[in-house]
Amino acid sequence: MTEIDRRTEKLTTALRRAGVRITRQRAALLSVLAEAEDHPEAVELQRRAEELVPGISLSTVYRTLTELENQGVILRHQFEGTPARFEHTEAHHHDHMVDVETGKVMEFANERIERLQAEIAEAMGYEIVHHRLELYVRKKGTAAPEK
Amino acid sequence: MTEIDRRTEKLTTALRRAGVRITRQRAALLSVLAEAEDHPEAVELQRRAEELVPGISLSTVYRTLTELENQGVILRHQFEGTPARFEHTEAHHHDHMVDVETGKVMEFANERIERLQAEIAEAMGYEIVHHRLELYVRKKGTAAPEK
DNA sequence: AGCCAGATGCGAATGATTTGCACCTGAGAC
DNA sequence: GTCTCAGGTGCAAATCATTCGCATCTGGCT
Repeated sequence: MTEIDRRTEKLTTALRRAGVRITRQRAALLSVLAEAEDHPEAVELQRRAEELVPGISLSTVYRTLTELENQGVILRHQFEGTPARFEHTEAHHHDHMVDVETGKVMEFANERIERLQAEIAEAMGYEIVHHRLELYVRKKGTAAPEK
Repeated sequence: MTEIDRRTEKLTTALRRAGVRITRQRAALLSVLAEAEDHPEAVELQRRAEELVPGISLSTVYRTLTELENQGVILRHQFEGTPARFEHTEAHHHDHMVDVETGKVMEFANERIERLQAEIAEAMGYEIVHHRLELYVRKKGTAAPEK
């Protein structure tokens, strides 16, 4: 049993306890999400899940993703100009940097920025529910494409 | 002549020089945008522009907004779960805080966060093209609504 | 005043995501 | 194990924001 199997199994029981029925398609998506090292979008997740459950529908993928998001198992990211991308909530919190030329998504974390954000909200009488910090970047030295 | 008229007129000549034809509908949108103190979405801008140019179409609103965005006259913000919102590039740079209960959009600026972002990108060999920092917040003391 | 590239309004197309509905299937009860 | 049925699934149709094609207008230079 791999590390990923072990993690998904633990998740599975946790979800079942939370009243989420674990069907073949959900199990498939859970393992696909657990294995994913990138930030796939719904259609790509469907493609990958199809190897485990041929014929899994896109509606089911979306419904499941929404459910898993509500359960706090995954995160949905809406980057500019692309369909939503998903990633499992396994690792620690981080923000994203998107290469505007290639679309490549990178991760980073910065404790000082986090703290500053909290202070700003605090100062205005609010508390942060969640936040979104995305840097749209270009490799240094790459010239901007002309308009 | 009001301050807003003066600003829009200056913009108008600048745009014309940039090869952008100033039609009635564009002039209307420019003044509506100049007056706006909030972050209206396309349909709302159409509604407001309609008082100056009855019958202005939504396609034109969208086309103009895209053009003005390209010209750097306005900014397009895509907050979570709502259509895009627009604001003129008159004031200095700032980020946004969205009250998740009311949808209210507030602005803030923090020089330290800006600098940290630049450093992070720099450290990975990138330069920032633009960024997006949104805090989704709740008024302190307000209980989270139950699911 | 006249020209014409570019702008407009309309409706249809797009793309991502959601939903209605008739048919299935987990998983607790027996 | 098998029965049951609330809840899940696949499919097609609906939604929603936004874009596009096209025939018709119109700024702004001459």
